[in-house]
Amino acid sequence: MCGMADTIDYPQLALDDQICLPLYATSRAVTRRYADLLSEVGLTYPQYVCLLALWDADAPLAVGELGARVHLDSGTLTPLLKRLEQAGLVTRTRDAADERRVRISPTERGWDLRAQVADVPARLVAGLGVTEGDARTLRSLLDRLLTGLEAPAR
Amino acid sequence: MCGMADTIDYPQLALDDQICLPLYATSRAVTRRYADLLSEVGLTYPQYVCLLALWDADAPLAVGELGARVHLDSGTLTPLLKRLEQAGLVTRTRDAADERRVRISPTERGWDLRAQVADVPARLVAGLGVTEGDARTLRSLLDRLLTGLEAPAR
DNA sequence: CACAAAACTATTGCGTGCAATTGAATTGCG
DNA sequence: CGCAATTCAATTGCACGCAATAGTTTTGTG
Repeated sequence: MCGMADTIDYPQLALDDQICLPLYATSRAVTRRYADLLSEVGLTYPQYVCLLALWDADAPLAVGELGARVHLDSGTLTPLLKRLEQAGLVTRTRDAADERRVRISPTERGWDLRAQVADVPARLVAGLGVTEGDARTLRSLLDRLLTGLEAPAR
Repeated sequence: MCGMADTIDYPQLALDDQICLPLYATSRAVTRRYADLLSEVGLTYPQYVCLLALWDADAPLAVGELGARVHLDSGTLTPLLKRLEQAGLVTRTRDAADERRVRISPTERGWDLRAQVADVPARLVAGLGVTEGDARTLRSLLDRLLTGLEAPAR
């Protein structure tokens, strides 16, 4: 009636068949759960991820190097890092050897934070009923997807 | 040296061991890829997801019902739906039987759009090297995760 | 050395996400 | 019926994401 087609006519657009929606919803649900745990130390989830990368690095990372590790660009990172700087958790310093670069280093308080969030991953996973094997499977699928998605789009 | 602990001391915080990051990065990569395809018809990815839900529904959805399907709340949906209304793709009407509710219906142009995006899911998956089985596994894992995450946090 | 191309971070503008709050409409209970 | 509790959408405020652009600095080439 009225000429409008049923979903039957577009099975590929049925909401329940989309993979993108569970991926999108789950990712945001994880971020929300992290936000609960991280609010205790005043961090957002993207800020936490950046600190993980900085803690991991052997030397102070440039903005672009950090971005490659966390898959974010300078448009997102610059203001985020300024907020971390305001919070006294990192320093931003022009690289003397290459004045285009800005190197990010955790401050002493930034390093100290690591102990305070050490239990966050375990607390997040607790009660989710995800086994170690599930986690490996999921990681493997996501890594493959991500690689394909970040390759130049033909 | 300097008293700062190595990542070795916090293995659970090693960036490469986090599942949250691939999940987060992959979800955004999918959204970006959709954005490329949807820009042709002037839609953002969340707008597209909302239209999928509206197209799927048997009757005009209230904002809250739509939100339950796409996992978004009124704080996000109200402005998004106003933009879809401005674009002439949906109407927003107070429910006469319950004036608290606002019912969302695609306009004729909103229904027409369905044909224009019919090939989007296939174009997105093309070349990603993900099999039907992979997709099922991924969906199953994500659904379980999402259920656990949206359950009240103990 | 000169200078165009490339690399790199910062800025702008817009659209989410989401917690918290507000305000109106409805429900449920005495 | 009366009215407090609940439901619902809208608003506010803040932090992303990201495309596009701008502005420096460096690199590569003649």
